[in-house]
Amino acid sequence: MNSQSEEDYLKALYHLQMESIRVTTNSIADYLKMKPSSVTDMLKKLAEKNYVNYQKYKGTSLSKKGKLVALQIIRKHRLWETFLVEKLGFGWGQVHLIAEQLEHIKSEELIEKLDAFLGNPKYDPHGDPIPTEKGRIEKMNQKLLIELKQNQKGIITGVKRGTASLLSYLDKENIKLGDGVKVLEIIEFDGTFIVEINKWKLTFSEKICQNLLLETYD
Amino acid sequence: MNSQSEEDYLKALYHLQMESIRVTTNSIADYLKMKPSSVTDMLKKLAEKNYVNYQKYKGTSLSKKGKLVALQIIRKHRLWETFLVEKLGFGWGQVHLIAEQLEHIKSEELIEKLDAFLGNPKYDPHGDPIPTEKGRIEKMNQKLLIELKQNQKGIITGVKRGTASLLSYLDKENIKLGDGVKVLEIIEFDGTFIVEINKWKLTFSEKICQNLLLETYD
DNA sequence: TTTAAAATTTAGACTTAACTAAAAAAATAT
DNA sequence: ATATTTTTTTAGTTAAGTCTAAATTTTAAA
Repeated sequence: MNSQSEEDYLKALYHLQMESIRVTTNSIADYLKMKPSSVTDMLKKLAEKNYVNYQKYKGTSLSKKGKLVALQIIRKHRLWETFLVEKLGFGWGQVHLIAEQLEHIKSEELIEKLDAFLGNPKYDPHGDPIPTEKGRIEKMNQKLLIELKQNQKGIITGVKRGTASLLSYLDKENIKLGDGVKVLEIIEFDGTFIVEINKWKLTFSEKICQNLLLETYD
Repeated sequence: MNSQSEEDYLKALYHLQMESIRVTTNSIADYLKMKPSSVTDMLKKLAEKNYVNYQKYKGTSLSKKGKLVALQIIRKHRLWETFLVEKLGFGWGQVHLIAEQLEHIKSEELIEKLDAFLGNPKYDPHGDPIPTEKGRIEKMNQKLLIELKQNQKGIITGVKRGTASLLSYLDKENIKLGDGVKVLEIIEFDGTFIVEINKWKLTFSEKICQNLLLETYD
């Protein structure tokens, strides 16, 4: 059985992994509002339990086992949020803090019965997909960068077929798969995108934007 | 804000107080499956916070403030049990462990909305009364000892009007208001009750039994 | 009423999960 | 390429809540 704290870390890891493949100690600390030293301690513990792949100074990623646990907690969180909004009449903005507590209640049967009671919903009140008990979750949208609007974000997942040269360009610019992208500005005149990647401001031509694949997550 | 552990102790105190006014350290330890030394520590802490009246070696009782908190937790417990049985279709025997977790969720609004959703029930699935948010709870049955059957229990709350001499008899026998009584045997022939009070076996005549008031609690 | 037994408390230790401060490693800038 | 800054880890501390073992107080028995 995992502690509440362990569960919070696994969930945080999952969410941070949506945004970039290598999750840093500091980003976890930020996310959970804790000190990096505390995070290091817990990562060691989670690595010990085979929930994460952790190497000193090299960042962390969820193992298969850890990802399953994270998804089960997210499942619980989203089912409870659905309950709070649909059945109890909460506004969707009020439910997060309560669901954050409810997600740690331990009982498989409870969550399956709750799921049935709610009519096996596929999405929570915020429109996020609810994972299955096996940890299957609907894939987020695959989009081309050109489809994004200002301020939207995504994660680079690849390039269109036949554009391997784009890959090497990205490599030269030190951009890796898994990096997060945010659209800062779109120049009307020529379709150029100004984006932020790893805190860098970059300019992408329309042609690049037509070939760069992203996973969007909101 | 109270910790889960503090809440567990207050609830235990409340339940034990149903059975006898002075609650001993060991009985709490038994009830919560902890060691008496741990209980002593927590009682000091709860006394510090004015939730209990505690004096070394002399036993403990809930303060007004502590009783209110206990009743609010019991309210939550019983509302969640009602939800689990009525809405999710659990059997009434399965719900206790889950409700034990749910009762610690912190949100006043949640519990009031849950109450409304359930139609403001007065009793939980076991037939126990659900306290109000202000901590009002339906009084348990007031009965005469003579109404009890073998093995039933109660707490002495007083004597019928005009029988002050019974009170002094009880005093002589070292029986106090608040003491628990269990009916061990009823002699058919003359209506004599053999009861246990404070681990003593006592014999009460029919006349005594007709005048001794008890609070029953099951 | 003294002694033995039971109940309770104290003292000290352990675990979990946080923290601070300092050291070490990695990344960045000159 | 070296120095500086940032990130991460280590070492040691703290608080809550538990435990064991020993000491103390109360209760019961002889």
